[in-house]
Amino acid sequence: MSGVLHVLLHMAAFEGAATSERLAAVMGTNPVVVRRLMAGLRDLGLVGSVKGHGGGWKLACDLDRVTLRDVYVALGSPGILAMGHRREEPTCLVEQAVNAALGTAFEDVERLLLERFSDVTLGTLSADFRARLTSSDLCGQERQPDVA
Amino acid sequence: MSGVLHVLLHMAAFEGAATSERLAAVMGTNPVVVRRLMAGLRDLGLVGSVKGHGGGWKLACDLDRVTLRDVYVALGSPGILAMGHRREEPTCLVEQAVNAALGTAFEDVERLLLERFSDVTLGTLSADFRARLTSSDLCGQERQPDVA
DNA sequence: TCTCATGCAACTGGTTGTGTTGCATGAGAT
DNA sequence: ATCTCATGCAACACAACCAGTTGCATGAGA
Repeated sequence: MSGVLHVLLHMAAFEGAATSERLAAVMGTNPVVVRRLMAGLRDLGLVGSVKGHGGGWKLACDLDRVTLRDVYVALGSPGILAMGHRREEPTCLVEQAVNAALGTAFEDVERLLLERFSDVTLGTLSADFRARLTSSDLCGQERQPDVA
Repeated sequence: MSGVLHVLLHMAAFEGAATSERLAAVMGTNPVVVRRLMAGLRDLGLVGSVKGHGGGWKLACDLDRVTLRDVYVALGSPGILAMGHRREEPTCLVEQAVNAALGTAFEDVERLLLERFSDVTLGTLSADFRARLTSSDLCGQERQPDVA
């Protein structure tokens, strides 16, 4: 999730298409790893890919219309919580009691997180990034090489 | 977490000390795995162990005074969420923006979960289990062998 | 002293995520 | 046409992690 947002925002900062190699350099990882990630995002309609000379990855969505929730759901609504039930439908009555108690708490938590995610768009994050960029400039710090 | 609660409630249902072997049978796992788990709980004061003949594990806490939150904190407040920050203190401004947005959401979620956990004691769960047990009896279903 | 049970260390096996290499494919530039 | 660049895809290497397993030492009671 964090990685996905990172890539998307970097792409937003780029002009034109970004190659896997370039994104890999930004993310501090390998071009193939980037392709694996981006292939999933492409299937979800968030980005598009162009092969050949001058090709690469481009955003295929409106930053202001995509919320973090959309991204999360697009990712297949992966389990939010690090903990889960030991068994999903246990015959053990103890387990059932535990699952019932934890289950309601987990649902509440999931609902809250989705709610928070719905409030933030990629555009919001991008704006926040740009704000940090100018603020960084004002402080006289050198600009990050990966956002040029 | 789920496993810990499971063990503790089963111990509450037992009379006297429970051996690792017995608990392992209940949990469908290995005695050594149980010991590894229980050793942690013992260091936290939740259970006690007695070696030798007739020994085993016994609860060392009052079920009604221990909340799920206590258990969770005793477990070292492990990360609740399956997702985290790509990097904790990134120099990359994009990453900072992402972390800021996700961070506040994560904090809210963590706060809510702890709140929910504070509302439930082990005694609550144990009572729920007993209710399910009698309800199960009324339905004429056979009693679980692992809670006898 | 015999038995039972924890305590502990070491090894195994499966899973997962990451990185890496190699090659095929498609699209533009020359 | 062909050369170059970039994605697409498969396969393998690698470390981390967890669960399971084995073996033996230790302590406590019968």
